Amino acid sequence: MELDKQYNSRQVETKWYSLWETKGYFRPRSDRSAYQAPRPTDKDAGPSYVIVIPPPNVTGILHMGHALNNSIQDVLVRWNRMKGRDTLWVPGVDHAGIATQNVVEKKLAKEKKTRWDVGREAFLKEVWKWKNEHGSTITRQLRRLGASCDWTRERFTMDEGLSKAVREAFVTLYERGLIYRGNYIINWCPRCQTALSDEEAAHKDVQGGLYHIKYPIPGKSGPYEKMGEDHIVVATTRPETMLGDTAVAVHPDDPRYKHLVGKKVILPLMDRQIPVIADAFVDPEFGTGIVKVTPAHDPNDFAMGHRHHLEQINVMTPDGKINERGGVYKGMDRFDARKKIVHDLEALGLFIKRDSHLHAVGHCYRCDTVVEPYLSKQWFVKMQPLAAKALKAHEEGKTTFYPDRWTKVYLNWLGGIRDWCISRQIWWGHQIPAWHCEKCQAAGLVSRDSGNEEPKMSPKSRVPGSDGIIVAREKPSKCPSCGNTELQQDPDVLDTWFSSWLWPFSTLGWPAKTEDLKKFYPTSDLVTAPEIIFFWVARMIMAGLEFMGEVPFTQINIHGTVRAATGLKMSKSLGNSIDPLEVIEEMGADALRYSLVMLSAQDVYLSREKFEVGRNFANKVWNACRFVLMQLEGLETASTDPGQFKKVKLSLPSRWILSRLEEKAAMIEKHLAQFGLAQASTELYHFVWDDFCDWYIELAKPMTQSADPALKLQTKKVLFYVTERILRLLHPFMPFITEEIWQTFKQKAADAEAWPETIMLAGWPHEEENKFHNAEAQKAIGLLQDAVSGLRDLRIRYQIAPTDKLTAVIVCKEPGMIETLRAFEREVKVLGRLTELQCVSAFQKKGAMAASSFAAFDVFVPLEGILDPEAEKKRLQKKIQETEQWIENIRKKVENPSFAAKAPKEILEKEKEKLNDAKSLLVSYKTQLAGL
RNA sequence: GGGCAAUUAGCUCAGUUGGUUAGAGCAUCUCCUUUACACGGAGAGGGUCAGAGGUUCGAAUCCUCUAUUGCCCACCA
Repeated sequence: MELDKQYNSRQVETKWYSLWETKGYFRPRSDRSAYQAPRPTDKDAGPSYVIVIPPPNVTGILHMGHALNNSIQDVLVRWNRMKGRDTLWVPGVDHAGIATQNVVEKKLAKEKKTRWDVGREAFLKEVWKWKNEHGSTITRQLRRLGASCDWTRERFTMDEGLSKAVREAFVTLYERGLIYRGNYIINWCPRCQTALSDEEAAHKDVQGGLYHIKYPIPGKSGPYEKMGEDHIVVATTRPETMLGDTAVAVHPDDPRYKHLVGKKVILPLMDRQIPVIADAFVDPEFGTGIVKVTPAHDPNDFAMGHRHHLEQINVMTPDGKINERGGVYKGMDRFDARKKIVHDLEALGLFIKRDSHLHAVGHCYRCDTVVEPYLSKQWFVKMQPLAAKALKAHEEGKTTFYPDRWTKVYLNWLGGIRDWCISRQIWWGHQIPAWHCEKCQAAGLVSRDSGNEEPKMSPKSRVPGSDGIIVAREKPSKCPSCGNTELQQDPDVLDTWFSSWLWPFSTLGWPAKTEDLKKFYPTSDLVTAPEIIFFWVARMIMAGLEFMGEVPFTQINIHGTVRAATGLKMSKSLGNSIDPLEVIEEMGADALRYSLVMLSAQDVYLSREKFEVGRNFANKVWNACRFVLMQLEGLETASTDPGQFKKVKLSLPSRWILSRLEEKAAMIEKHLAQFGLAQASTELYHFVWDDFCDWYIELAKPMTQSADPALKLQTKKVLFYVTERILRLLHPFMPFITEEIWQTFKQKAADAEAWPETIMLAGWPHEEENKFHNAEAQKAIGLLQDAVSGLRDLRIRYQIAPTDKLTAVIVCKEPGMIETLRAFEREVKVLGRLTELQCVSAFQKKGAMAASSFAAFDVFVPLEGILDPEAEKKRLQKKIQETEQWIENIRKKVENPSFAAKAPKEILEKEKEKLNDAKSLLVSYKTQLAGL
C-alpha cells in the first residue's frame, strides 16, 4: 500500500470516521474492553478525562464558532485519549425553546396558521416531527469535523432522562425555597410573546428621543388647557407608557420641587389626577428632575411603586398593543401610539420638545424585537444562595479560568446576580411541574403568588397545596388540600437554560445514581466561548454545587470569538459567514481544524484565505510522508522502538533531529497542558516544516543514497521513527490525514503487531521515553545551516544558477571548530551544490572572491569575472557600518558597571559572546574590504 | 457610566516570568519545474513595536496618562 500522489481528504475522512465510530474507539476505555490502551507505560494516564460539549442549538447548523470550539475540544480529547486516560466526551443538543418554536411557527405561517389555530398538542407534534427530521444536522456536521464524541451517549435536553432531571431540579429548588412565583417586571418580547431572562434581553445603544411633556397642576376648575403656566415638565423616552402613570416623582431634597410633594398633577390624555411623590431614586440632574412613575412598565418605577404603594396600571397587551386601559389608544401598536400621543399632546400644547437621546434598549436575543419591561406573573429562581456557593467554591480554588482575565468577569456577575426568570409563555420546552387547583385559588388561598411584594427568601407557607399550587415530580392525582381532582398544569415552560445548566450531570444519568455519574463526575475541562459565561458556565457551576455538591468541572477554557475579517461577529444574517462545511469540502477537515487552532490565541478574524495555512500544511505532511515511505522500500526493520538507536553510532543529522524531536515534543506537551493550543500547533508546524522537511529530509537524501549500507539503513530507520512520532504528535490536530498515513506506515513496520488498530489509541510520544538530547549536534547543525545559507546567499547575490559549478572554501576562524566543520563537509557540499569544498583554518585569498561571513567562519567562493569590486565594496562598507553600530550598542551595555553588577551571569555571558561574535564578523568584513 | 481586550512589516497575527541586531504566514519582487511537495524550494525588500511620560543596568514586554478600535456589563427616566 502506497499513498496516492494526491491527498483525497473527502474519501479519507468518511472512511476513517465511520470506522472509528463503529469500532467504538470514541467510547471510554472502560466501555471497550477489547481496545485497552496499548501502551500502559504512559506515565500520564491518570484520572479519567471528561468533557461535555456545549450543546448546540437543535435548530442550528455548524458555524465557525462551533467549528473552533469543537476543534479545540477534540484536540484535548484525542490528546488525553492518546495519553491513556479513560476519556469520555458526551455530545448532544439542546431544544432551544424559542428558536425552535419560531422555526415551526414560521412554517405554520406559510399556511396562514398560528400555533393557537392548531392547538398545543398538535403544535408540539409538529415540533417533534421537525426535530426528528432536521434536528441532527449539526451532529452530522460535527462528525464531518472529526469530533470524537461518544455518540452512544448522545443526549437531547428534551429526552426522557433529561426531562426527569429538569423536574427533579425544579422540585428540589422549590422545596428548598429557592423558586418562587410572583408579579414582577420582566423583559417581555411582544413578538415571541414570552418573558425573557435578563441575559436574554441584549442591550443595544439606540438613538432615541427624550420627550419633554407638561403635566398640568390642577387649579380651581376647568380643563387643563386653561391652566396657563401652572404645570410641571417630565422627561421620558417612552411617552406611550404615560397612559399607565400613577405618580410623578422628585428627589426629596430638590428645592425646586419640594413644595409640590404631596400635591397632585393632572395626567394629560387620561385626565387622571396623580400624586407627586418624593423618592431618592430620582436624579435631580437628569432631564427636568421630575420622573413620571409607571409601575407596570418600568423596573425602577415598579420598585418606587412598592415604596409608595402605588397602583400598577398595565396598559399593554402581550403583543405590544395598547389595551383597554389605554383609553382611546386601545388597539394601537406601542410605537404607533407613541407617535399619536406626541401628536395629541402637541395639539393640546403640552408637548415641549424631543431631544435626541442615546440610550440602551433591550432587544430579544432570538428575534431582535425591542423588549418591553412588562408586569406579569412569572416563576423565578432565587439566585443569591446559589451564587454564594459558587463564590465559595472559587475561593477554595475549585474553579480556574483560562485565560485568567475571565475570572473577574465571572465573579462580578455572581456578585451582582439577580433572580432568574425561568418561565416562558411558549409551548416547546419542559412544562413547569406545577399544578393549579382552581378551587383553592378561588377560595382565596393565594398568598404565595399575589405579587406586589419583594421576593422573600422563605415562602410564607410550605404546606403543599395551601396556595392552590402543587409542585411535584409527577402529576398529582388530587389536590392535597381540598381533594379536587381537576388540576391544571401550569401552561408555561421553562427557560431552555434551565435544562442546560444541569448538563454535566444530567447527561450522565442524574438524578439516578448511575455508574457513569460515579465515574465521570465531576468532569475535567469545559471549553467554550465567552458569550455564554453567564448563560451557561456560571449556571452550570451553581447547579453542580446545588444538586451534586461539587463543581461540575475545575478548568474552564474560554477561547476567542470567531469574527469576520471586518471585525463583526460572524453571522448568517449579516451575510459575512464562512460555512465550515464548504471549507471542509474544499480543503479538508484537517486543514480547517489546524487553521482554526493556530489562530485561536485570541479572537479569530476569519477570511477564506486563512484556511490555506492548514491546507498547505496538510499537503506538506502528506508529501513528506510519501517521501519517507518511498525510502522504506525493501526495508524490513523499521520500528518505533527508541532502543534501536542505542548501540548505533548515528550520523550528525540524525542525532540532531532526534534531539529536536524530543525538545519540541516536550514543548508541545507543556503548551497543551495549559490550553496553549495555538502555541502548540505553531511549534509543531515549524518543527515539521522547517526542521524536519527543510533540513532533515534534505540532509537525509544523500545519506539514503550512500554507499555505506549502515548509514543508509540507520537513516531510513530514523526517518521512519521520527515521522511516525510526528504523526502521533499531529493526530489530535489532524486526525484524518495522520490516521491514513499511519496505517500505511504500520504495514511497513517490523513491530506492527505491537501497534494498536488505530493511531487514536497509539500512545502520546512522551519526551521522557527516550534520551536523545544532544546539544553538540544542535550546535553543529546550526553551523551547517549557516554554511549552506551562506552559499545560497552567494549564489543569489551573484546570480549563479543552481546548476552552475561552484567551489568553496570554508575558513574557520574559531580554533577547535575546524573538526566540527569538517564533520559535515559532505552535507554542505551536497546542499550547497558544490563540486568542491575545502575546510581550512588559514587562507590566502587568490583572485576575485566573495564571502559570506559568520562569527565562526567565512565561506569563500571564487567569482572570477563576475565580482563587481565597486558593488562589493559598497556592500562591505554598509556591513561594517552596521556591525560597528552593533558592537557599540553591546559595548555600552556590557561596560556599564550596573549591568555587570545586576544582570544575571547568564545574560552577561551571552552579551560577551555576542560582542566577540560581532568583533569577529567585523574583522572578516574589514579583511575582505582590504583585499578588494 | 463601569469593566475588559487590542494597537508590532502592505495585510493577518506570534512574541513565553523584562535580556536575540524585533519574528512568522499571506502579499510584493528575484531566482529555481533538482525524481516528497509549485498547496513547493532558495533569497530579497519592508517595522521609531499607536503617542507621551515613568520604573530599570536593560522595556514591544512592567506602571501612569492620552488616542483610536472592538467587546462585555449597567434600571438615570
